[in-house]
Amino acid sequence: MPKKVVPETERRRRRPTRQGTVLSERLIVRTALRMLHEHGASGLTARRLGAALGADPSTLYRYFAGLDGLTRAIGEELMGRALDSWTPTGTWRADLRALGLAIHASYLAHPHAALLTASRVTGRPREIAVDETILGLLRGAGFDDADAVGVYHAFIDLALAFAALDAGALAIKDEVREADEEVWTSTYARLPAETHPHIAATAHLLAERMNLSAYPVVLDTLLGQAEARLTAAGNRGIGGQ
Amino acid sequence: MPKKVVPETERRRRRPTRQGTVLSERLIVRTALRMLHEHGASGLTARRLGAALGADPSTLYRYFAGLDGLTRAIGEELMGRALDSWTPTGTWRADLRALGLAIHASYLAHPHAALLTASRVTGRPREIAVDETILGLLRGAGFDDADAVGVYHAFIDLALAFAALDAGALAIKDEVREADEEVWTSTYARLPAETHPHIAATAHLLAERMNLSAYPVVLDTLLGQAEARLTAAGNRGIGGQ
DNA sequence: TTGTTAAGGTCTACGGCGTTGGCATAAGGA
DNA sequence: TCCTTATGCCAACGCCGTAGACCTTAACAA
Repeated sequence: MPKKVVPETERRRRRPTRQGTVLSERLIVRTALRMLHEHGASGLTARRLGAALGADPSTLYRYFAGLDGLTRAIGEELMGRALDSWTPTGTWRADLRALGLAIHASYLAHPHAALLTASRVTGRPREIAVDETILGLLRGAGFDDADAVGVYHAFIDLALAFAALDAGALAIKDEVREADEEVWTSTYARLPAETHPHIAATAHLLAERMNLSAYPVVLDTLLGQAEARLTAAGNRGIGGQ
Repeated sequence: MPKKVVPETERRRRRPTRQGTVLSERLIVRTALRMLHEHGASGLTARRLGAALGADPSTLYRYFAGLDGLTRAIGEELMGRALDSWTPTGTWRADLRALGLAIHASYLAHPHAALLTASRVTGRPREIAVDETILGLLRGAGFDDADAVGVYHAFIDLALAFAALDAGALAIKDEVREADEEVWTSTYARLPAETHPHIAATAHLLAERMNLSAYPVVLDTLLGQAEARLTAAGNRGIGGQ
């Protein structure tokens, strides 16, 4: 095994591979993302990634401590892209909404990558930047620390949870070619009304709706409750107790 | 390859394996669950499962069309257990809350299994039974079909999304031995206040809270909004438009 | 300009994986 | 009792992740 993984910042010698490519953490992560996107989760292997980069598979271990390390880097990249695509306006609720949707969208742009990474806490810089941003918005809006942390927790977990869930649906759609999606119009629509009256009665509505994400609705619900809590606290503060 | 997978219901000959075990879909699924629980996701392989059952790995393909089929059966089992552990009381909101928590808990009891299955729609009987139950509760409560389907969608996806997310945290905890959890008390707590003032100010609260699930809070938020919508619709109906 | 050093490539190999096709055998109906 | 065939086992294929030894050349000092 390569003796040690050298952090990207301390890398000095950039020897090109036999086939001429000059490697970097960034290039590897982006290539991996492309492979995930084009060929699905099973399309990303050390050997294939090596081939796509024009490098020997074992070279990857100079950059990451195993494929798990690569996975974390991919998650970091997705979170970073979400933050980059977001611009604050100064209204906390709108900003949080936009940021939530940005995270959700960033992950859904790479469903297979999202599935691999959505439940990991990496503690890497850009992920921390997102957390700091969210807490800043909440504390800036007037939430006290305990409430801010409460809303933050629900907010970030909700975004990641739905990212993972919806990514799962998308990823499967890619692979099983919409066979799963059809379950709603085939299996469910054909259930007899005697045994499943409620599904039978609502089958047409189900088929329409189940292929959309419930995330925006639930997110709005959460933010609405947070806002109500904030104004209630404000009134209590003004009115005394 | 074994020519065909015989459905459990049509299975007639129960030939014991060389080592004496009599196989069944149920036994295989439960053994797989146990292995997942005890040895993690990477501990479940066809070979090992075969060994645990006292059977040749290839025998599994007589029962499931590949490991993916086994995965779906596992998901079905988790959903079924949730439904079994739940008893309705007649109050729709309390019942939905209990059912949501039951699903969440059932999945979290087997985090590795949950991760494998939470984003799959199997269309198998017990999963359908859960859907029918939820829709029945909502329509029984007085929601019109469109609203019922809307709440149903948010409800089931929320349960599965948080099951997947929280299971991910638990599963990782098992493997990385709480290294990830420590991130909150080490990495985050040590961030300097100049660069990350908000994290620094709330670090102690974060460490406390991030290791609990946000699911109950978000679930209550969702159900509260649904109830408000229901009473609003009721008033409109009584008052005329 | 040249020599030294070690970062960062390559090569080879190991054990384990999912899955398959062929084959053996005994369960259960006739 | 015999026959059929469901259901088990065996052997093998082509992948996989990744460890360790080895080679080559970029970067730097003299």
